[in-house]
Amino acid sequence: MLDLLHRYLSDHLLLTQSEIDRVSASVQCRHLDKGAMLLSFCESATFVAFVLRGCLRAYFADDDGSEHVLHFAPEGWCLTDTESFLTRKPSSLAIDAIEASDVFLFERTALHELRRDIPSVSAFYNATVERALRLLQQRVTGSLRKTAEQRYRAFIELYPGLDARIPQYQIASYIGVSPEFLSKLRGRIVRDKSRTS
Amino acid sequence: MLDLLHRYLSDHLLLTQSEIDRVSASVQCRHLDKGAMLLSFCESATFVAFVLRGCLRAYFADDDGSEHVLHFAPEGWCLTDTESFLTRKPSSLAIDAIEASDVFLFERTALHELRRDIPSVSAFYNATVERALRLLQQRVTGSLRKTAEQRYRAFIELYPGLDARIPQYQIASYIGVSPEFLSKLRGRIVRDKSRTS
DNA sequence: CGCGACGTTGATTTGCCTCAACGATTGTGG
DNA sequence: CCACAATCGTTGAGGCAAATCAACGTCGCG
Repeated sequence: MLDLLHRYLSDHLLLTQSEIDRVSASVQCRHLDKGAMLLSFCESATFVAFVLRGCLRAYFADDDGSEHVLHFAPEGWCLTDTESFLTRKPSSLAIDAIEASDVFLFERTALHELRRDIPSVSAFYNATVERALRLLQQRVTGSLRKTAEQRYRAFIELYPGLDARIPQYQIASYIGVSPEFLSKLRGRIVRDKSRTS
Repeated sequence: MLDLLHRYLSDHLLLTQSEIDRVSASVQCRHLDKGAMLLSFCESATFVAFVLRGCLRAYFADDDGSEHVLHFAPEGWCLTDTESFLTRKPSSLAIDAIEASDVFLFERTALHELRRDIPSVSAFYNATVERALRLLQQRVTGSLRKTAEQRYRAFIELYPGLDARIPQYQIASYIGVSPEFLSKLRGRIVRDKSRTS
């Protein structure tokens, strides 16, 4: 599994061999079965997870027990409860594996040292934080101005191919509609497409 | 106006006198008339604004021209287009003054040096970034699980007293309902309260 | 096979929007 | 000082988007 990390690091982060070794040494590899929990509510998120294979989801629970998906993280994405990770407070999110997944965990202290010592890790970290911010802002603006159909299309664009991999009710939860309504929406989209073609 | 900054800095940031002087020297004071623009669409946000008096708003425009409020910033709050500030890309948000306001502008380079040299400025900056993240996340979770009434109550709690200061349609835009509906909502809330008391 | 998880479909209800009309308040020029 | 417009909030009628509830179809799997 480590060779996958090596390949990823040299392809995407332009690291030297010694830097790759350094990163490899301070990372935890972890396999998650489908449905396995990575972070439970009220734990402290001491790590950032990098997804090599599979797909994670971060979600929160309602007062009445229903769950809402905040983020998906398929291969190549990073995921954590940002607030808990930054402030060390107990997490308001939970993270689990939608598919069987392989992930790398960067613990806070190890990541801190890597960022201090390796500029391209620092740049990667900053880019990741910025992306998290941008995504959150886009979700807010999307929910303020977009219809359910537009939000569904935005989801498709953000996570290409993911709609075919994960249960539809997870997507419904992500875009903020009921599973039944998403089903009707998709029916309408397909029907419209076949009519115009 | 600078003495207000001095008072604020010594009260909230626990700076020494020399540090206060250092901060004061690298800040821009600016008065904004009611309705004045601080940042227009597609500019680059080169600063973080700190609000001493009055109230700013950050908003974005829809395809059809309608505006949606993303943030308010009354006294004591910081505001910028975070993404544009971090990435130097053109802003997707605009910022203007809802009330006549006094603000301090921290330019990117000056702020960077202050953070590097003064630990408590750095801590303040980090706390501000974390708050921005937390607020965005709360807006997403709020829009996924809350009714319009719950979002209105959350607004009241987040910005105490602000509802009496700014036009009601701005609040409606912030919580994502039409002005008419917010009016009916408030009517209902008052009626319910008087019935139970 | 039968069971559970998931998706679909239809009937009904509800939350919120749109449109339109009407006060209340404020500011402004004659 | 008053007439007037402009701005903002309120109220009601009607409509649409999406939720809820219930029933049923389908698939994978023990």
